[in-house]
Amino acid sequence: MPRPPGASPRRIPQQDRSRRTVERILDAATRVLSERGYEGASTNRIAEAAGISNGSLYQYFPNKDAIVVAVLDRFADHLADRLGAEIEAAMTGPWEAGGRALLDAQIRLFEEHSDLLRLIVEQIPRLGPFDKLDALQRRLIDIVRVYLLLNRDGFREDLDVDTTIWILAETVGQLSIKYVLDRPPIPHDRMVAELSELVIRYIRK
Amino acid sequence: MPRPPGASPRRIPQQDRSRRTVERILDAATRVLSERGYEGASTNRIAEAAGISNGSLYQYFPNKDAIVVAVLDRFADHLADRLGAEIEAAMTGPWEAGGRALLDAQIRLFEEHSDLLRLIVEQIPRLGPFDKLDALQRRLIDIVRVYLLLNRDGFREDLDVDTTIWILAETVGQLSIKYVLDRPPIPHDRMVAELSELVIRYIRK
DNA sequence: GTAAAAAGCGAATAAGTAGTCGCTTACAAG
DNA sequence: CTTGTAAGCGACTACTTATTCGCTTTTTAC
Repeated sequence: MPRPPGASPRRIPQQDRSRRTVERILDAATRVLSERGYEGASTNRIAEAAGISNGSLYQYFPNKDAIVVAVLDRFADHLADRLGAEIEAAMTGPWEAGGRALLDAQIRLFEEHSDLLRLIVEQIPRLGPFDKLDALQRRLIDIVRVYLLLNRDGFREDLDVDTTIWILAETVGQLSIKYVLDRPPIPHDRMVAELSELVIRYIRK
Repeated sequence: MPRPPGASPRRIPQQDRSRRTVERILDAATRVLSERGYEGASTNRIAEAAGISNGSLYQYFPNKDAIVVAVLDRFADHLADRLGAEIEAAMTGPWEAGGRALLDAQIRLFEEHSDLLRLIVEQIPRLGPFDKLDALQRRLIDIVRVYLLLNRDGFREDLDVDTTIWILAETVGQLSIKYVLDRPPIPHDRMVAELSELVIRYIRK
């Protein structure tokens, strides 16, 4: 009895009590999803973890997927906030240092939230495109694109911008994720250094 | 009512008829898993697709996961066969060409079986380590390791072999997978060329 | 042909699932 | 205090799932 993905919204919380309930639902859902994955996170289990009745879930969320999406949205906002600050900082100094700092910050963030990261990596395909995370990635990519276009003559001549961007973005993204989820015996700082080396060597003349 | 993962084996097929039944189960399971993913592939659906009764599934497989594992094992064997031939060929010529040919073959193989690849990427975590694929990856990695150790003086001095191996393996592996699953607008040959460039630049002086 | 073994069947079981609904409790305004 | 509304409850529904088991059919060996 699943419902259509974009199902009708429910009641909007108006009192303080209910706003706290929604918070508790999201906290509990985050916890249960992190610990037991999508399938293991039944609505009953989420309700129990939140200390409320299963029926109360459905007053604010039309279905299970809406809860998951809300959890991930909140997580994406958190990432955007934290990386946003880093982006500001990175724009002021020399680009190599800025890029490295950004990379460092991203991996550190991923390390802090590896359980949710795993959830996203595994469950994104079934939830469709994840707007907020995509937007964040586009934001980062656009910075790189501008930089590439402005400094084109410092780089390889045969460099097609879109292809290069894709390779760069996925190299950094995928390797960061793999690093955090698989925990190979490479220290954090070393990983940042190697990843920087990898991408810098790829684009320079 | 799931069962412990390493559940007791069932009857071993002895007649031709039953051996064909097992084949049909695996074929059907491959099809259903590719089309509907792990969750969508119920045992009843697999049985129906195989044209047999659900009860008959359980004569050769102790539970659903055993079927999935058997499908993936068979797939890993297929990959190992095909890549094995390429590895032989790659060992005879110059290494750059060999490496590129291997990469080309791997991406082509992935493209042929992108549905199963997606299944593996998404479901491997819940099925535990995937011995046969891991073995194949180790085989490829060992070749690279030997090459790296033999030609150490042709490469960066600060290169730690294990770290480099990890970066190389995951770069090639993850980007190939992402390329096949996301289908960015980059032609196959271009992708092979860029990926080669990326890794060659990373290790050379 | 006959009997034993192998293979196959499918209704039934037991446990879960997402989601609902009539009811009760808590709150806020007059 | 009363009354309308927001919030919360939890047993219940409709359904799906993996797995079982007593039975029938097919094959093999003699």
